[in-house]
Amino acid sequence: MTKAVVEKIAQFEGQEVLLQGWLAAKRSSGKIHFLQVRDGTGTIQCVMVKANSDEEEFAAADRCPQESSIEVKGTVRKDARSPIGFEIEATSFKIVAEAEPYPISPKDHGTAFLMEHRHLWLRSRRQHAILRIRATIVRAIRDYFDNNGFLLVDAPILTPAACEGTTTLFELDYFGEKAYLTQSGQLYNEATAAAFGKTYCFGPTFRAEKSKTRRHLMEFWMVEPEMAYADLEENMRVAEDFLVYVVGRVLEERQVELATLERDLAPLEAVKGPFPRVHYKDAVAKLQELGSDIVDGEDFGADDETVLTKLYDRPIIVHHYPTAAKAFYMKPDPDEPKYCFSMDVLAPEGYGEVIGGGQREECKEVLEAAIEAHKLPKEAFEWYLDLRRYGSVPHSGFGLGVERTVAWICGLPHIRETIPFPRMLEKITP
RNA sequence: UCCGGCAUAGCUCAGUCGGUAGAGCAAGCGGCUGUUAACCGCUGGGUCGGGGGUUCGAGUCCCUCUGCCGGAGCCA
Repeated sequence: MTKAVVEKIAQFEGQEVLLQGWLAAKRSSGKIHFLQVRDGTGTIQCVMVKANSDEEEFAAADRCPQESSIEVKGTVRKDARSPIGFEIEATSFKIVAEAEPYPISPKDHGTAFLMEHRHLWLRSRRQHAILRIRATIVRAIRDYFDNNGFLLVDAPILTPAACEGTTTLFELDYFGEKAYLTQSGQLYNEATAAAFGKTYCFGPTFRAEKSKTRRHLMEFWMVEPEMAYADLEENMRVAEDFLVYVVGRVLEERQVELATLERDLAPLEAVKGPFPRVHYKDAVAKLQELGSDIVDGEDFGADDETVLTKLYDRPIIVHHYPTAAKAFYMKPDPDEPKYCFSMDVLAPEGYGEVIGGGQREECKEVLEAAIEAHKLPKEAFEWYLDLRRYGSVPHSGFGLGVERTVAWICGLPHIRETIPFPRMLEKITP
């Protein structure tokens, strides 16, 4: 018998099919059962009428617990009353494995409880919508770079030293030596960009920061493109073009899921170029005007970022952050070295930083001085300095945090639902 | 690391002034041939987070510990 999938149920109209899945919910009027069957691709109502059913199977369906795995055979019928337009007129019902009492009932649960049952929570409609959108975002990211001359060259996850030396790293034992989980593929990308021109890496990233907010994970996915012969201006242009493309793909392919999440589409439809470019100095002046106590030379506080983004209807690019507040490899602006060729893309609606990047310092002597000023061990960066010794060029790149992007596009209040199994401060299970 | 908040049935919560523990949902049983968070009736379900204290009496007041949630700093 033909196996049907809910996602493509229209193709099976009028056919007798086998549906393999799980019992998501049921209602009954005694002589007629309405079984909501989830097969992973969607949920469809299977209607089982007593008069047309095997007596034992009809009784089995009646007492079948939620989330039992089941196989239903029946005919696919068009029905206007169905939210998906189709239902299955069941002729046979079989329990594959009866479930124990299921902890996640159809309503009323707090996030703490749901997070403890994350492995089961993933079965819910809302989580399906979010993770499908995440999958589309990831595919759009890859398509963008693959189609625009970038080569995927992944950076290592186990690294010998701090890439930037400032933030906390997860340390581990590497056959008697200390090693760390990567917090950025950036430095390696500079090597691959010098080898291949335009490259990107895409993988998990780890930060052992004691951050306990709705915007932080200990383990998150980041895509980092790097371009040889590109300055800050080019970098901002690519970041903008890239983000417009990703949001556009989600709007094109995930209308159903966005509707499930009740996402207001207007702010997403407004994601069109050009994004406003705001010099750090102007941003500070504007914030001070609005009552912030920010001082020129400091990085933005969380409030500042929110206040600033709410002034615009689309993402904005803040550039020329203070050199002192940024990583050692950022190239200072020769006209005003207090500020550097760095840039962040801040998402609207209070979501804030989704992209951070900039133009890298290409001069060996300046870079050596920066490494020294940041009190970093020079030996560890000899290979990195080689990139300046052998054919150094102006180059730029950026990193986009996948989970923050998913949270923003989905309109979620918290980053924890954007990844199947979030790793959060002091919370690593399930 | 710092600052707030919360902890009562499987889940979400109520519990007045300190006076013998409640609801809805879920579960179990019964009813119902078109339900959409179905509905109607019945039943079972509690170490009120742990420990200590005040009191004739503590879910309620005090101390302490634990767990969780939110935020700050830091960052994507």
